[in-house]
Amino acid sequence: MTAPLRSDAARNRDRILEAARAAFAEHGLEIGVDEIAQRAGVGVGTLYRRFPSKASLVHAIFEQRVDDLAPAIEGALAEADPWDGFVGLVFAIAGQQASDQGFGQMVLRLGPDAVPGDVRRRLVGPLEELLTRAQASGRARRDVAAADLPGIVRLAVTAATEGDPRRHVGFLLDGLRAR
Amino acid sequence: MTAPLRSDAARNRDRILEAARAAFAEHGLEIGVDEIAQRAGVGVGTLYRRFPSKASLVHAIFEQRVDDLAPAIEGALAEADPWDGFVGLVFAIAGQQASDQGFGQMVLRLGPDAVPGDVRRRLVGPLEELLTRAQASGRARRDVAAADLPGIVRLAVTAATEGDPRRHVGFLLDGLRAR
Amino acid sequence: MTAPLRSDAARNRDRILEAARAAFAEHGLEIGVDEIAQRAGVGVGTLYRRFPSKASLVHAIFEQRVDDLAPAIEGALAEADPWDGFVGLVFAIAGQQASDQGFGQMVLRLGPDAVPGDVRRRLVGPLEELLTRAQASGRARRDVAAADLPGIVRLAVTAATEGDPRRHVGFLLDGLRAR
Amino acid sequence: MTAPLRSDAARNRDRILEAARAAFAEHGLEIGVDEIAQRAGVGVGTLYRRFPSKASLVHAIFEQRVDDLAPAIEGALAEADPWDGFVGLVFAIAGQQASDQGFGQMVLRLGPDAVPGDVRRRLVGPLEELLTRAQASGRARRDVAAADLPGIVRLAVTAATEGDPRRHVGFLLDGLRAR
DNA sequence: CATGAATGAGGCTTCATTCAT
DNA sequence: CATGAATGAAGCCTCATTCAT
Repeated sequence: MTAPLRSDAARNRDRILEAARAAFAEHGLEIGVDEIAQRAGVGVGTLYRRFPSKASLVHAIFEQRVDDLAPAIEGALAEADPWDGFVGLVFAIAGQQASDQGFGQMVLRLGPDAVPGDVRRRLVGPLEELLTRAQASGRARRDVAAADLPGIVRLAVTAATEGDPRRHVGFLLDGLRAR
Repeated sequence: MTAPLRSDAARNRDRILEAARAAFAEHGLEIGVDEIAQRAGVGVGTLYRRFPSKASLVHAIFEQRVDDLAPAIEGALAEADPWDGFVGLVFAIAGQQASDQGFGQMVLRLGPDAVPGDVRRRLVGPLEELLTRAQASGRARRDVAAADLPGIVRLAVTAATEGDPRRHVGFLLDGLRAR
Repeated sequence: MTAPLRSDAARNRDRILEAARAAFAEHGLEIGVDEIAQRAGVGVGTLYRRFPSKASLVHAIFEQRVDDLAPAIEGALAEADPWDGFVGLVFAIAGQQASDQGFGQMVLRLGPDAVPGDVRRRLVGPLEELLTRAQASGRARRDVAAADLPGIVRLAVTAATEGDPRRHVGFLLDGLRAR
Repeated sequence: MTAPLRSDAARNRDRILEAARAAFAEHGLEIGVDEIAQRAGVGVGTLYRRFPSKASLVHAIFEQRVDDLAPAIEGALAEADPWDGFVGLVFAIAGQQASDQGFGQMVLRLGPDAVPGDVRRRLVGPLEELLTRAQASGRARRDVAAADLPGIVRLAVTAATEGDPRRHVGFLLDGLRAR
């Protein structure tokens, strides 16, 4: 009636994303689409107009979560010591899980290949760079390959599920450190 | 107390367990009870006579899988070097997952406390002993506690999801090794 | 609070109620939810959207039936002689059962306390008033208490099951009349 | 191995009846056949050998319950005043319900005609005789017919469901008394 | 374009009854 | 003849997705 359509649509999209983020964080991916729509103050139809399936919504949230990591990524890349950067970034990724039930499920469910290449690159790319540099600097094991990184991310996220999230992630990272 | 099952009943019970094992392995825990019954060549009712709920069936399969580990457990305890035993056992546990989608889900789902104490003890108990001995022998880190073991098991199982199951488990174990 | 239903929704709701009323009337409360939905020309999901459980559907029908009695209630209260009003109302209540198997089951099942207070009051309240007045006017026994009314209603409904519904209800009412 | 077959069978039959009586009394007719068999210390198969359906078992229990009333029936018939006998017998019948959830359900479910004529006669016959005599003696209403008796029994049993079982039965009986 | 109503397959579980041991 | 295992239809309910308003 009053507002331009585009902005309306954008606002709805944001509200849905925000609601989904919160809902997934609280209840994990099992939460129903209806509840998300309701939290967003929007009909399911609207939700499905923006996201053609629940899976696509999950992907979107995942992207968003990865975006949230942008500062951590930049910080890590800027770190003087690449290994410190690597460690910091892995901890940051694991940290997401601590406050977000859904994130871990996504990482796990979105198996080795299910993640859209784009997102993967944004997250794994920097890790790869840091790893390579840390290997060059002698602090990271030489036999860890770029191909291992997605798996390591999944592990880190799982590790963050435990009582003290940092503890088990630490064990894993110690296993990647050069001796 | 548990009267021995009639031969036909026992056979069906085995077929159900076998079908469930296979079904969970292939499709994970989401697979429907009806499908399991069908694979077993049995009516749902029969399944429910032996296992009063889907959850109980899952538990039974889990126990079975743990039983399958018995030789590995014994072997590990018998190992001359406790650390080698520890490593071997963790690899064995992780190995289950490589061939069984459901196993990992169980381990993950049956959170820190949901596992029936009995089963937990059978699995975690030996690990605990090996760890303690390996710490005494100087090959395992001193700051890894018994309380970390369930989490480490979960990690190992998750790690086994990757392309080369042994690879990431190895990273983790390296992180637990004394320097 | 309860926003008015969309026209199509309202139509379906009515069809469900109508189908449920008929189904309960014919087959009693044992009839399945699926059959009701089918009779209503509606998917089960739709039914469950309006009535979150079978019990809630039963309650709704019950309320409806009580609503159907509204004219009889008013008529009874308006009667010059309160005893005549009382008798008329009890007959009217019993009359429901004559044409509706489910109604009696509801009254019976919804034991002394299971009926939502609201509905109970709408039905028993007027009876109570009439009884009190009829006792004052000397036509009703003094030793019948308000607390007896739910039981009397249940009796009347049961009585209406017989070949001639009015006949046995009449016997009961005669037992409540002052001598 | 040791005992003659016939007596074995008879003993089983009795145990089943006893178990069913108790089970129906405690839990009503909804209780499962399996539980009854178990309580009887007998397999379901055996139960079904003696009673070809759950309904037939219910009928048998019903007969038994009617048999239990034999003393009350005789006593009532022997009563000096036929009306007192009638009243006493109706109270006795209602009394069954007070201590037996299943009895009422049977009486109600075994509608006007579902009861095997034999049993009906044993219960209703005496009531009929007493009623006739009480009408002759002037204490019972003349317009109550023999055909009303099954319904009256059903009513009495329902009435016995209330808090004070005798109270509502009394109201009904008062309605049958001559003025 | 938003809404939320409608769909219906599929999920888990129960229980009277039949049948192999 | 007893046993209890097997059957499977039927019951209630959920939820991702589509479609009329």
